[in-house]
Amino acid sequence: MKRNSIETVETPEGAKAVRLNPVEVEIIHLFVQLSRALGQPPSVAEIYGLLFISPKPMPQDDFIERLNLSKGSASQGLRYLQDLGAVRTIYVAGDRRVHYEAVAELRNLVNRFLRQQVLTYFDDSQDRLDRIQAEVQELPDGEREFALSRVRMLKSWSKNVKRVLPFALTILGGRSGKNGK
Amino acid sequence: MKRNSIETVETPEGAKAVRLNPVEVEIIHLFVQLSRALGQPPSVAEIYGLLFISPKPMPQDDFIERLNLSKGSASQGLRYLQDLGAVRTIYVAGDRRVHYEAVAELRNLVNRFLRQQVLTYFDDSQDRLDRIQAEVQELPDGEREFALSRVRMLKSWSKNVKRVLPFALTILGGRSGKNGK
DNA sequence: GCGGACATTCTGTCCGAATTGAACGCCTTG
DNA sequence: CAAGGCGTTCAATTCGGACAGAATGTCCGC
Repeated sequence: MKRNSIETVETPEGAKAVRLNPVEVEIIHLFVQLSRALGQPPSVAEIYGLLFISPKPMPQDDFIERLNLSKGSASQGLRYLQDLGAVRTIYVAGDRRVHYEAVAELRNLVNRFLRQQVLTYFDDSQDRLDRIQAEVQELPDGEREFALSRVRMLKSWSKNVKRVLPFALTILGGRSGKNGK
Repeated sequence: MKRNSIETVETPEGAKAVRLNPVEVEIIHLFVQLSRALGQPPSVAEIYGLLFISPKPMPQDDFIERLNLSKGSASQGLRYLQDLGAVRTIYVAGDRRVHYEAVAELRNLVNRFLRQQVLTYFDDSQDRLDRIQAEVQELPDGEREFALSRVRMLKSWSKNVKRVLPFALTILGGRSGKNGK
């Protein structure tokens, strides 16, 4: 079955009416758009958005019901967010279901996100660049020199990025604690 | 027709052999992976990668031939890179074809990229957040307070990001010129 | 240790982004 | 001004990732 839009719910006869109020809808839109800009899946953004604007922790059922998600998406979306540290679990007395709440600290979030998406890449690339540099030696005379200069340039880029990111994060976080890792 | 892998070329009988040397292949891989991390189309990364490692400017034909791209992809990929300022055109005497070369300045590249992908989003979100804040007033008493605090938080995030990005870029660029805008 | 609630994993489906290739336009040259 | 190279645009197709939903697993009470 195709997912409904977030906005409201078709009321075939039973009149289930709205599941999200206007503010929730808008906030979720906001996160979904951000997810596009960052290349993340929309369903994850929806989940985080809803959590972010909800004063109380929420079990999977609620996401499924209110966002009209499948069990599978809810489960894997929450796992993703949890791995990212964007969400934490709360145990509610007398309820076996796991409840989730949003972790709303910009600094840590951005930190983890960059680490996972960008730094991973630059880490890998260091090794790869070394290997490439070796291969460059095999090139004929004319090409070798230029190629070498390019590889050096890439190495320096990579180093710069790794140098700047943590620094930017410090500023971003403002007066919050030390730093991760 | 399905695109061939970058590596080598099937030599059905005519034996056209390799179009890219090992170093080129590796460098292109590097850029393709980066494009994944940043959510950009691979073909664009291939084009930029090849240009980056090539000592001489190159006409569209060469991309099409060596990367085994379609005319369409080459054309729109180059346009995209040009809009981004990642590529510049060179006019070669006695050749009607436009030649391209890579612009290899990290600072400007990152700058333009962030501006286009991220800052656009945060600009829009400012207005949107104002509108949301208005809507929050409509909420019943219990929810209003929390929602308001969240909206304020988002506004502050948004402001922080816009504050930090240009700063980070300055550092990234090292001792290069003033700053874009 | 059985039954049911709650959750995760997995496979097929589907949608949208990316790419192709044909059709078109322009510019150059003979 | 005809012919052909060069490049862009656009509709149709392809392909990969996101999602649904069934199957599977786990935990708890009884």
